Amino acid sequence: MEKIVVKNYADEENCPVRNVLDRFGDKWSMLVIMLLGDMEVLRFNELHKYIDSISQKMLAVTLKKLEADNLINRTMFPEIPPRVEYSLTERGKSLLPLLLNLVQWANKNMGEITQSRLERGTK
Amino acid sequence: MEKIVVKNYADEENCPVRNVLDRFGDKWSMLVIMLLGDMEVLRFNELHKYIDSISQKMLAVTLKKLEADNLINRTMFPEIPPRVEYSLTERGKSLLPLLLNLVQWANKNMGEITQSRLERGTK
DNA sequence: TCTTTGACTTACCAAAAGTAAGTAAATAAC
DNA sequence: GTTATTTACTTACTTTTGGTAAGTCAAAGA
Repeated sequence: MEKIVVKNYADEENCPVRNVLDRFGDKWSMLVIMLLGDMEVLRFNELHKYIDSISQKMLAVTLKKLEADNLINRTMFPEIPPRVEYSLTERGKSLLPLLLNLVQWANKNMGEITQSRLERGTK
Repeated sequence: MEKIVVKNYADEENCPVRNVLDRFGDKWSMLVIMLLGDMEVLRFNELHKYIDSISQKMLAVTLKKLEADNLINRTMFPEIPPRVEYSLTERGKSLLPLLLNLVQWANKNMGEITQSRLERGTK
């Protein structure tokens, strides 16, 4: 395994890590991407049901950001009441395998991490 | 590539994704882990210099959380003024390759994403 | 005696996120 | 013909989270 050095942490403008984490490194973005990866197409309220603890407001801004980054498609049907469908773009799909690695890591390690938290403190 | 379905998004307690994202899915944790992956050992103020836009307060709480999850080691030397060194644990190191995949993805895609943001709006 | 040093805390303030109610427009129910 | 319903959001207001700047502790050096 080669060593990859990421030099410019301090440079907020140009560090790709910072730039990307500023978008995904929030409470909801990755979850939405993974959910759309599973379900392929979901409407606003369906997303809201799956991630019940997100507020409508935050779901709306999360979807807007992901759309602005062209990670998800937003398809609006001219009906009343309105219908809007969300799905991953190719770019969004290209992120999926990396996120699924994180899911596997989480599944494998969550037990021990929970253990550590209990032993070492600080909820 | 096999399809991995993550069923329990709605179940905040038991979904490993939610549990893990609740910890890393913040502005700073992943950055700290990657930085320690690069530099191996860093003191508090060194971390602060690399990630200059983090506040001391947030750096402190981020480090505490990561330590509670046993992702980083905190070694305190009984000197005055105090010296404290941080490094990745084995568990922390096991996360590194996954995060480095994200870095590579970020490097590959940041240009086009920035482009999308300009075209489609919403800074 | 006063300053410096490093790893933090603390008090106070600003920004982000949650809550709950509201909006729009057409169809369905009464 | 008035009212309720449906969906994808906004908006106003409150709470929580994070940022800022100053403070703490203890010893060594000027």
